[in-house]
Order: sequence, then C-alpha cells, then structure tokens
Amino acid sequence: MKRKITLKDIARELDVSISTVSKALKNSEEISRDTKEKVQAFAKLYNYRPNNIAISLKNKRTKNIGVIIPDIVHHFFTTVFRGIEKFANARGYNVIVCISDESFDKEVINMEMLANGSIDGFIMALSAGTQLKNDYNHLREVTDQGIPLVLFDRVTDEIACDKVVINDTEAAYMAVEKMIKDGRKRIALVTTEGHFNVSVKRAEGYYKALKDHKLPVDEDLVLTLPNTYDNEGISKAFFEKIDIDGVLCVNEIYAVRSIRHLQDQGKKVPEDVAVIGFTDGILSKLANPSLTSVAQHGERMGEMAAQLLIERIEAENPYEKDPVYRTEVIKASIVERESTNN
Amino acid sequence: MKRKITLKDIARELDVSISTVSKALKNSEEISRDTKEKVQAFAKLYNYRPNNIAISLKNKRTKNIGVIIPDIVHHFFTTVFRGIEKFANARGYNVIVCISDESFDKEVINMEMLANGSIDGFIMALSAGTQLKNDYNHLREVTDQGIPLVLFDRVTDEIACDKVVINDTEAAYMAVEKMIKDGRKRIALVTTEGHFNVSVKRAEGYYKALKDHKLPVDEDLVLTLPNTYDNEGISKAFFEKIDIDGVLCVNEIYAVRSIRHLQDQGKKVPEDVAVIGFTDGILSKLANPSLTSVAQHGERMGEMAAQLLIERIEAENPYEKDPVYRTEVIKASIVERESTNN
DNA sequence: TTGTAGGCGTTATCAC
DNA sequence: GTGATAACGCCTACAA
Repeated sequence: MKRKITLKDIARELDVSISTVSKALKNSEEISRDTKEKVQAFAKLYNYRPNNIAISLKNKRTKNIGVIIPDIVHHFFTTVFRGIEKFANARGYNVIVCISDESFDKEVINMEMLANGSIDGFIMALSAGTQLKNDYNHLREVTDQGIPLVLFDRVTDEIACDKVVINDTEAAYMAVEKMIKDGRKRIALVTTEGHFNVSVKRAEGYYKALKDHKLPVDEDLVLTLPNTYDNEGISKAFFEKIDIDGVLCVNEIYAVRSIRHLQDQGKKVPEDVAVIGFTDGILSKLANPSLTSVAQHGERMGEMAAQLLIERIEAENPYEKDPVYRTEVIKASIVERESTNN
Repeated sequence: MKRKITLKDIARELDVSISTVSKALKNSEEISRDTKEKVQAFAKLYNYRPNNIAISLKNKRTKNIGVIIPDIVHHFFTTVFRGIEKFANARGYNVIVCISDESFDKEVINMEMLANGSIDGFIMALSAGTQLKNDYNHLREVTDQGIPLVLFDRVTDEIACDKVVINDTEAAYMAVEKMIKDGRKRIALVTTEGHFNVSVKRAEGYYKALKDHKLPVDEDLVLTLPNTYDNEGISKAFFEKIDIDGVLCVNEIYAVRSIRHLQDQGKKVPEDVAVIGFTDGILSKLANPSLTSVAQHGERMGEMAAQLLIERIEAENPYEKDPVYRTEVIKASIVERESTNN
C-alpha cells in the first residue's frame, strides 16, 4: 500500500527543508533550477498532492458548499441540486448535501454540523417544519457569523441574504389565463397546505387570474391536500363531486393524478378538462396525455444560487456592514403539451 | 458580527492556558471544579464549537463520505443517494456528492479532488464512460492508498472492494417468467447499449427465461437503444414493425414510452401486450395503466453501501493485507400493477 | 538559494 | 491542577 506522501516526506528523502520543497513545488523564483527539478520529479514520481484539510485550516477556506434541502427524491430539488453541483464544481467547489426531510430539527442539526468549519457557505430551501414553526434562529446564527447564505425557492423575509425564487404568482396567473383564453370557465386548483410560501403564491396567481377575467371564485373548486403520502383518496373524492373544465395543480404529481381521476370518470383530457401542472419534469413529458406544465427551470435556479454564493464567498470584503443582498427571480415558462388546447 | 470563537480566545479571556481550556471542556478529571465551571460557562455563553477542520487534521478522519454517481436526476440514483445520506448522517458522517455525468474524465477529476484528504471513503457507481473505457486505474489508486471504496449497481470485477448489487439476472428472469406464465409467447426486450453491466445481466435473464420455457429467441424482438436523449423515434419504429404480446424494459422510462407506443398503435395494455419495467419509481406508480415494475430497493442499497463503507472506515485494522471483501446482493422484487395480468 | 520559525485550531503527552 | 510542547500538513515572512 502506497501511503499518501507529504512535504515532510519529500524533504526528508531529498535532504532539504520543508519550505524549500513547498517553494520548489510552487515553482518559486527563490529556488534553484536544480533543486526545483529534483523536487518536482520526486513529487511527480510519488504522486504528491497537497492535503486539502491542511490547506483548509491554513486558508480558512474549505472550497466546500453546504446544501440543505428538504428532499432529494423530488424532481425539482434534484434539478436545482444538479445546477448547484455543476456550477460549483466548475469553480472548484465541492458540494456537501444534507437532507432535512422537511424537519426543523434535522435542518438545525445539519446546519450546525456544517457550520463549524466544514463549509464556506450555505445554499438551502427551507423545510416545511421550519416554515411551520416560523423559527429562523439557526439561519440567523449562521449569517451572524459571517457565513454566506443563499436561500432558494422556499425562502423567508425574516432573513437578510441572497435569494433565488421563481415568479410563482405570475406563473400560476399565466397558466390560468391560458385556460381562460381557451374558453375554460370552471377552473379548479389543487394545492398543498398553506405553510409553503410557494403554494400560497401560486394560489394568489390563480385567484387573481380569475378575478381579472371576471370569473367567479368558487372555494369548492379549491382542494388543499395535506402533506401526506396517501392523500390520493381525497383528491379522487374531490374530482367526483365537482364539475370543471380546467385544473391547475401546484406540482406534476397532483396533475398526473388529476388526469387519471378525470379519465376514470370518463372525462377526456384535454377535450373536456384541461390540466396544467407545475414542475416540468419527467412525469409531465411521459404522462398520457403529456402534461402542459410550468417549467421552473430548476437547474438554472441552482446555478444562480451557486453563483450568488460563490461571489459572496469570494468577495473582497465579505464582512462589510451592510451588504446589498440580491433576490434573483427565475422566470417560469409554460411548456405546452397535450393536456391543454394548443 | 460574532466571529467564531476558538480555544485560544477562551484561554486569553479567562487567563488560563489553551490546554486547560481543552481539558475543561472535555470534563477532564485533571481540572478543578471551579475552572471547569468557569470555562464551560464561558464556552456556552459564546457558543463555542470545535473547528471540524482542525479536528480532521489532527485525527486524520474527516467524517465525510464521498459519493460519485453518474447522474442525480435519475430516480434510481436519487433513492440510493437517499439511503446513503440517511445512514451516513445517523452515524455522524456528512456526504459530499459529485456527479460524473457518465464521463470518465469527470469521474477521475472528482475522485482525485476528494481523495486528497477531503473524505474517509468513497461510494460510487461507475460512469458509462468508465465502463466503456474499461479503465479503472483511478479506483486502484484510491484503494492502493488504503481509502475504503464501495461500488454499487455499476460495479466491476477488476477492483477488489466491497460491492452492493441487485440480482439483475434473476429479476429479469422472474419478470419474463411471469409473463410467460400468463400465457405470453412473443416477448420483446428493450435495453441499452451493452457496456452497462446491468443491461447485460438483465438481458441474460431474459434469454435464459425464454430458453428455460422453450420459447424461441428472436433477435428482432430485442431493441438496443443508444444512450442519447432523443432515441424515442427509434423505439417507436421498433414497435411498429414487430408483433408481440409482452415487453420487458430495463428502466421505467422505456417502459412508459413503450406503453405509449403500443397504445398509439391501438393496442391495449395489458390485454394485448403486457409491459414490465425496471426501477419502481414514481413513473411506474403514476403511469396509465400503472406499471408492473422490478423494484430495485435503491434506498436499501444505499444504506447497505454506507454501512459497508463505514464499517470499513472504522475497522480496527483498516490496512490489513488481505481483507475479505463482501458483495451484498439486494434482492429485487416485482411490484404488480395494471400493465400485466394479475 | 536555502532554512527557520510561527501559525491555522485542536489534542495528547509530559513536566511542573 | 495547570501549563508548555509537539504534532497533524501546509504556507510564508524573515533570517542566514
């Protein structure tokens, strides 16, 4: 087994000092041609690589980014993560991921674990538990320490930091408006319980579109699903007792399930009922009929978040008193497929 | 801004030595009650936390695990990752993820980046590029250095290390056998190009099941798709020119698309043609008809991989000459849904 | 041109 | 009981 070699090892073998080796490997002008060649050859032969940890300790820079997301099995978070990883990697950063599992406690524990030197900054989307509890002290502690933080998607006004969001309200508005322009009059909304700010914003867009187009708001057409796995019965019952010609769903899972419920009732999509979902993922593409969907451009969101974070990390003066924080808005777009008229 | 506090800071403030502080915080018997209380109170007040990096340098243990996977947007890898993260986190480890993007070069770069002290061990699935190139020197280098490595799913016999796989051949066999027992006689196979060992193994199971049940093997019924995104035209054409009553697909995307192709031709699933896919993900559940699928139990696979790795990392004697490496087989199971008779 | 010394933050050993 | 010292691996200002 070839153990990892250190500067000290090289110095001992070549009978020079550690600092000479260090300088020689950096091609310093101070060192003679001869010594440099000797050291570099030796280093190459034994495949010397500086120890990241030692460098981190010295520089107080880890080149690691901490990402805390509620869930990785959800397509949206996966794509955002992809964007983060891509951008970060290209800039020489590694990504440490923790899943909060929608739990406040796990979010706190994970943040504390990483905040003690393991990372240079955080990118995160708030867990459901945190939003419910409305407690952001763990975030504040991190920012107070001068650790850069970027929030995306599930953000809060309570914390001053860089943010990346999508124009949820507008996107929902556009989606509903599209259906209205296609002649739909009774449009339902399938959403989740309200502590997710994104759901709230999307609902806002839904209501606003109806009002702007002088359509009545009927609360019977709004289904708020609990955040559990087995809520399929609820949505099935919902669709059985309402009469609609359009649905907006806040994610693609609900949308695909809605299509199924409608088809089971003998209704045709899109002829009888149009369906639009959020999250333009694989489900949307492969559904039958394929799903018209609001693309959230998760990957771009992730890249943007990583960019904001790295800029902040590498800023000349990271500890200025009143930094100007940015909130970038990623514009959602509607991808038209078979579940609506086109 | 409250900067992070160190042992030195506490020592200076309380006018004691650094080592006294260190011991006091560890509740050492050597230190007097008084001093301990004083130090601990101060540390608590200023929210002292030891610096992870310094501890890593000292202990030569980072408590980080490196995970290198070809892709995170694929459901299977996502679930495996979930399992890894869960297990690792419970044991106090953090997970650093790199995406190789199916590229040999990225895989190599990422491994080198992490191998220089950033992690205590690797969990990985080989990229397509690596399997194609059949070059495993970067893995060998890592194991030669005594860094524990666990391969999962996409493994190779070239490297001696712990492995976690599923019984692909058997699973495919079972799936085909099920269709045969349901009276299907002309069963197609939709697979990917052969450098993925999993595809090869699944194909083996397919052929073996046909042979064991005395059904003729017809190569016209086997479609090998290139690993590109726009191979949909190819599969469409394939289904138009063959006459079948069953299909086995090596992933759920192909399976859902096959259903669609068949339906477009006016065929009914499962009445006219049965369809079984691999990867029991969200697509399988939400497809219409829902998809009978081979569940790979990715999360369990991830947990197992993490367990093997951590055991190896924490082993008494990590550098023994001839360790006995284990290969754990996760048993796949068939989840029956609407796309086959039941 | 090369080497010494100090420091990054922590811990462990040993001396006082 | 407490503190000085060395070490983990690297870097760099300064001395020789």
